[in-house]
Amino acid sequence: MPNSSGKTSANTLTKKVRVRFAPSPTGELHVGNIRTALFDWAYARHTGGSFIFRIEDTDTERVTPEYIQAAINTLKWLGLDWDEGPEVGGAHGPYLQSQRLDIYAEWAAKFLAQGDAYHCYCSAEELEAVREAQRKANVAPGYNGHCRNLTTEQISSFVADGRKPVLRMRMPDGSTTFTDLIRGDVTFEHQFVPDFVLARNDGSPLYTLAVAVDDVLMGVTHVLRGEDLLSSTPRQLRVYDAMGVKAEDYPLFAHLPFVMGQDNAKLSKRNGETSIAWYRDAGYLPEAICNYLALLGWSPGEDRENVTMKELTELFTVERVHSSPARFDMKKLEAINGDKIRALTIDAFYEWSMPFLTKSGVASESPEDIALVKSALPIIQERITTLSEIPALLNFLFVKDFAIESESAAKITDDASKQVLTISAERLTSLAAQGSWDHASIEAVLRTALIEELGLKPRIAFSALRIAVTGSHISPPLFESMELLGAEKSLARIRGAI
RNA sequence: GGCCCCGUCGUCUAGCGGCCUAGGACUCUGGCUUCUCAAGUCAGCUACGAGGGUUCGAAUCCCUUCGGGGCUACCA
Repeated sequence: MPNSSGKTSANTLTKKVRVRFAPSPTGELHVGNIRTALFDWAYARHTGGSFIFRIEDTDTERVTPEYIQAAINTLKWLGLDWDEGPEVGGAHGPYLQSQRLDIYAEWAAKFLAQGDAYHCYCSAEELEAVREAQRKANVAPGYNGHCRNLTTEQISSFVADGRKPVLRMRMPDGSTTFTDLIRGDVTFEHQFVPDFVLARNDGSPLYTLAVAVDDVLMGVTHVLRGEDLLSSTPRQLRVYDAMGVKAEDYPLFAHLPFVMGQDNAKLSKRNGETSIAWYRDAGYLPEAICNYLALLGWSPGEDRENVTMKELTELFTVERVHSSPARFDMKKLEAINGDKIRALTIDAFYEWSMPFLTKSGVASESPEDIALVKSALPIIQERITTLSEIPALLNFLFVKDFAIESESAAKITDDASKQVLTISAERLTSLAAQGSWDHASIEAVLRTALIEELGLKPRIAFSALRIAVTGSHISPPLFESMELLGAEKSLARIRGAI
């Protein structure tokens, strides 16, 4: 289905692939942006091409340095490394559009001189009035070409009035057809693509100018971006043309489907978390986030889902990207995150876990704590879906002022529980005296005493012990927990609960 | 309103004319396992938006329609 026109060949076969991720940091990078970045990155890596990271900060009203830095940090944290861009430089820099203003000005002047663009003196109010009239008359709103062919007298008059012009691109009659790698041939009639503004009346460039100039100057071969930009493509192509780029040298476009929220609206705070920082703090692994996001609008086929970053770069092709939007599903992300956590080596699991333990104040960086954490991690690795669950699960091992959770405390006040705890305390004291405080021995002793001799059901008998020792009716495996806690503390807690 | 894009289980998807009484995953329900919680394992529920064509044969091709979304800025 994609590209039947054949004009893709020049770029796909003869040039080294260059893809760019070019966000406008008017806020934190959100899940949708990241999915785009991921696909850009994966495509570059898959083809052995270059991944370019460019900051589109021409909207000085909304872009801030903090957001730019946050975007850089987010990509780094996710493991999406770039070959050219902020912090690494490159042969086609600078990579912040705010540092390329003179370049845009040069091209703007050239377009004006060539007659491709013209000065438009209409005020914002006048333009709004035109649009309002068009809406009322039920015709397509858009610039009416008022200043297309001004006489020198008219221009002098506007200038004398102190009017500052914007620079407008002249759209010729006809239509533009391009082959979207995901959607196939798309055609726009120029009557629906009004002359558009390239530069504000203060001379500063707009997206339409900067994006096209940069993509050409940076040698971008493939533009993979959100489908919200699909209808701006004919404008970019128009700029390429004005720049003198031949049609066969235009970048190829692939407009990625949206990532939607639960309620089929654009993903936002209200219907699902969008900030990557939130996911990081909630204990999601970058690889899980990337794996999940990769599945939104793409699939490797063959019933495969779980892929590593490396496998993603090997398997990713634009041909397998969907054209329809995908809903973001937190449950699925959680499931994948759990899988990724379980797949971690114990050393890697430790590295990811420690920050959560120290930040919550459960464990310190002392050698004793570190040793205890390392020995405790194996018993919880398969029982969590996010790293943030770790502190609550291991707290009983470190807590100084041990106390049983109020809701659990009431469950061990009955006589049967007291009996279990009393007998357990006796037998375990003997076991401790023998110096064989390991989970297998603990289990053997307790099973003999409680299950065989008292005839209790395991879940009943061990429940009381679990609450007494860990303070909660939910905990890591009981016998392992007691071994890790040590005989002294374990026995003290059991006796304390009687 | 106009232009453009999109439409398979609740969700993500496989599917590119016969292999489909539509497969996988997540969710949900039930069973097994089990010291709690998980994990693991087995089973079940549930889908080609609708209507017309084309064809021996359509989820797959065409048309219409309905529905969803984007754009329509001196935002990107």
